[in-house]
Amino acid sequence: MPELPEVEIVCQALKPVLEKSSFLKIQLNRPNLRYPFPSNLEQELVNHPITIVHRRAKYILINFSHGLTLIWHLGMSGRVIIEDLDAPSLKSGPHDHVIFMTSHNHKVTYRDPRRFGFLRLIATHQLNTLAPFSTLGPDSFGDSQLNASLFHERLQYHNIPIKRALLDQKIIAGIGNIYASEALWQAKLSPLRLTNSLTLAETGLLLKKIQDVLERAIAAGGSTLRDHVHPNGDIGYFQHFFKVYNHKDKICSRCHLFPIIKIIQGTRSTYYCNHCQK
DNA sequence: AGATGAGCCTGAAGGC
DNA sequence: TGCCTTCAGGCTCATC
Repeated sequence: MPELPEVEIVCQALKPVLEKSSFLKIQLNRPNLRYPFPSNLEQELVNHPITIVHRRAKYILINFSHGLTLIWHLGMSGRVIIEDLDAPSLKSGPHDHVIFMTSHNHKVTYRDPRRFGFLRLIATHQLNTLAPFSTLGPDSFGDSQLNASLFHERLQYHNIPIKRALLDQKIIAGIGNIYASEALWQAKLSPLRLTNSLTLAETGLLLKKIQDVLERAIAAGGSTLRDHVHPNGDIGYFQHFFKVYNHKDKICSRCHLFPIIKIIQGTRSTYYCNHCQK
């Protein structure tokens, strides 16, 4: 499922397709995903120009000219497929839950087998008052306000293992389970280190590695494990650059001495090298 | 405040 | 081949 890089890629693909366009039809093939679909979704959105498509953490936000924002989360297995209506249509699947038809002749399909994703509608000016946006931390990628000292300050409020802190969207937003492990390996920090033990220098390095790994993942088209595929059908290939994720028992590619170990932190798998991550 | 577990779902992979 | 169990990229809620 999509982490920030995969959501960013979907967002970049949706941008040229949706901005300055509008929905002509919204077909809902079931009443709900994780939550019930907003009532009157089609009536509220059809024929209203879309102004901006952007991303906040792992949420896709679609702003409309009449002051509404569609919040779109892809959950664990969500996938977006963009097709030109003039081109032959791909075969539809049993998990194609929402289909948007646009005024610029595109068909946008939202496919989500596990149905952990959701759509929500809100007045744009109220976005930051609604959970989780009201409590979301600074975006781990693309937030110019986020620097080492701010990140360090936020971590000092807690006394929890750094890996868990990276997944806490209230502390820093957008990091998922894969890239948390990868960034900690890059920064040579143990996932077990407590947040308030990190120095400013270590925090700065970690932030740099987080942003670096996210940037490289976006450039590589994201990571395709099971579900993530570009809206145009391409797969991402950043999984080939993983250093620790899914590398249990493989020798660490940095120290060449010890195998990557897997532990469970807060029900989530963590991978790291016990030798070079301190 | 922090830790833990359950729950929302399907499907792929591995063990027998 | 087939059945069973485990695990998965997210997030929220309840409980201790």
